Amino acid sequence: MQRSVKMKDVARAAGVSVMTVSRAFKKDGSVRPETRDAILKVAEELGYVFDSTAANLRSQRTDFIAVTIPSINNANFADTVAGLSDVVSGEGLQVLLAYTNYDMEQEERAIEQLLRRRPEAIVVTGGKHTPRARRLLESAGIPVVEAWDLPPDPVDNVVGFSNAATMETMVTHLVAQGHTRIAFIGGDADADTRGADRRHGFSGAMSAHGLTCDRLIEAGPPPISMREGASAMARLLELHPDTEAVVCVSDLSAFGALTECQRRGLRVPEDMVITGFGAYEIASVCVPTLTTVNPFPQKIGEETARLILQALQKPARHQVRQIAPELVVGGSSERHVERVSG
Amino acid sequence: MQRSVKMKDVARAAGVSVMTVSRAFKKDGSVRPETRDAILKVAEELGYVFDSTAANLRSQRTDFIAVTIPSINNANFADTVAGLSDVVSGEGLQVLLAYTNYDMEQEERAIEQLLRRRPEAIVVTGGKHTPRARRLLESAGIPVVEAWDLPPDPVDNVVGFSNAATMETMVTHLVAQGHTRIAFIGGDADADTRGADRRHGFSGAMSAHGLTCDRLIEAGPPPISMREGASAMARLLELHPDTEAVVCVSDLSAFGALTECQRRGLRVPEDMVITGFGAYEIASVCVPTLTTVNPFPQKIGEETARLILQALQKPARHQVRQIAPELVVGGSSERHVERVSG
DNA sequence: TTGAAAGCGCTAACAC
DNA sequence: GTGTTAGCGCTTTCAA
Repeated sequence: MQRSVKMKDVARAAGVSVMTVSRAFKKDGSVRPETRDAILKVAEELGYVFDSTAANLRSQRTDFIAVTIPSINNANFADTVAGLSDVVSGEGLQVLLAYTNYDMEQEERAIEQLLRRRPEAIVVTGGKHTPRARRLLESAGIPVVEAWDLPPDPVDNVVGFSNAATMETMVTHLVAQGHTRIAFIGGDADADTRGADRRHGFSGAMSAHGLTCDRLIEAGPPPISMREGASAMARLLELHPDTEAVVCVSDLSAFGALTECQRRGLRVPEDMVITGFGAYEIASVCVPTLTTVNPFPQKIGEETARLILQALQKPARHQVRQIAPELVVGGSSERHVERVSG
Repeated sequence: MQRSVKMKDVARAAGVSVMTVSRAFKKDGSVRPETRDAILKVAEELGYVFDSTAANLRSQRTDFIAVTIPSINNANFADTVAGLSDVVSGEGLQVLLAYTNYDMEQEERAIEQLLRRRPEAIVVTGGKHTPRARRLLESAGIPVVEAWDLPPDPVDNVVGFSNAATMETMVTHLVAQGHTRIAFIGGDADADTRGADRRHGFSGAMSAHGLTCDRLIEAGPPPISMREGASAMARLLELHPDTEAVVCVSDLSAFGALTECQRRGLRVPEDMVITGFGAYEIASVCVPTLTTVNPFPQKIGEETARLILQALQKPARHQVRQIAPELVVGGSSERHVERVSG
């Protein structure tokens, strides 16, 4: 337990100045290769571990990219973080992650915590924030990206898509199949703003098709789990037994709804059509496969990363990059879809 | 975009010294309440954001807890991180996360990166590391926790359980049901050391019961997805059509295997018994529900957090805290299990 | 309860 | 390619 070996100690042991040691630890430091090798060897022997905290302060660089996501336990957001992380780590940048539990107050606190660490850029999920959070982002003096949404009045940059529009696509798909009695299962209120946008998109699309939109099942505070999807389906069948199709706010609730149908002996899609959102792995594996929307979460992360790397290179503001989601038609809404074999 | 407002600026505007501003930003700083309020108000007006990087260097505290997990996209590890994060955040500590892609070399790099940030403690998943990673951990001079496993020769503290033992429990359960032709689906090689431990535990238990253990399906490099579970099931049915039961390395592969049975019209559990691991949500929702093992991932995280908080209070080493996993019997291995309604 | 001086461990800037 | 000097923005320490 050789604590607190410092650059000075390495320098002394290697017979060079601290500055040369410092350079030896940079990729592009102009040091003679043999000198560098000798220094790194000595450092390793002494058990020296470079101290970023000092470097951070002096160089005014932390190489952190701050990110807030609603939940760490969601494959979609995890994919976005993975995509982002993989791209920025190539440039020596590290993701500093915080989660908000779908709560704007918690988001505000997370943003402040993160900004105190002096990240090079900050990524937030969605476009709705408390006034103070928005102020913090606006005056952060670093690139800001709002992801997973298309806010009407962005703080700075945006990488996302219209959640509402995806539901219009979905309703149109169902109407084309001849369905009219279509329900929606989602979370209540607007804690999950993307979920709320999808609900609004659904309502709007129903109206546009001249259909009544009175089969909205609120399954509780977001995120809606598989289990909540199942009980929402049970409630729907009780309240509106003649429902033909149900649009779920995510694949997880859609899968839950599907299992509830299985338990009741309802055939999907013959007796009930079900759709989800997110293109989670389960959607392409369950029987029948789920009709869903792929928002390309990893691509969102990668594109966010590229935007940030560019913005750090030469400052640019208010860029908007749309990632076009894709309707994935599965067996849960179509009788003649090929079955995906494992 | 009011960049670089410093404590000095706040001090001047508030008519106090920097030190008083510093104290106002600490919880326990001895400052007159009115003075503090005035300072915080001025700070907010100036758009001042506290600079941790300077505080970190001077106080030699970062309030980071470093954590490495194999994958960010795994609900079990996500639960552990959430449990850990929730407990430590109450003490003003923040999780600094890195992932290793089930790769020891990548783990070594992640550990070095993390240690450079001077965390207060470090948590790694599992007990197998490269020699250099082990040396880094041993000489880090901070509490180290190996989680999710019971390494034979721990670096320092341990919070985990025996993966092998859970498989013995599972095999015993299946043998009690009268099954003898039992297969195993898992990843190949030992990249996922916990998965490998489960495979070894399975083999050992089969031998102990006097059963032959020649139905091992290797589904590729870990982690094994639902889809890979499905194709592994297909392969199993081809190679060993008379198999009665299959133990899968995780619920995800188990669910994939279940869907493959469904596609082939095989009834579960009548024609094929399936078990998983992890107690992922899907295990308790799918039809039939999956027999699985709950390792209580969140509890592992919470217990790890408590151990760390204690160790930071008063140094202690080589503590081992076992979290007892629990067999969860579902409909996939028992005909008379109550069906869980959504 | 408040302030002044010193310095955490590195690197920017400049000299050679 | 290498060394010297100064200092990043806070907090420790000591004094009042």
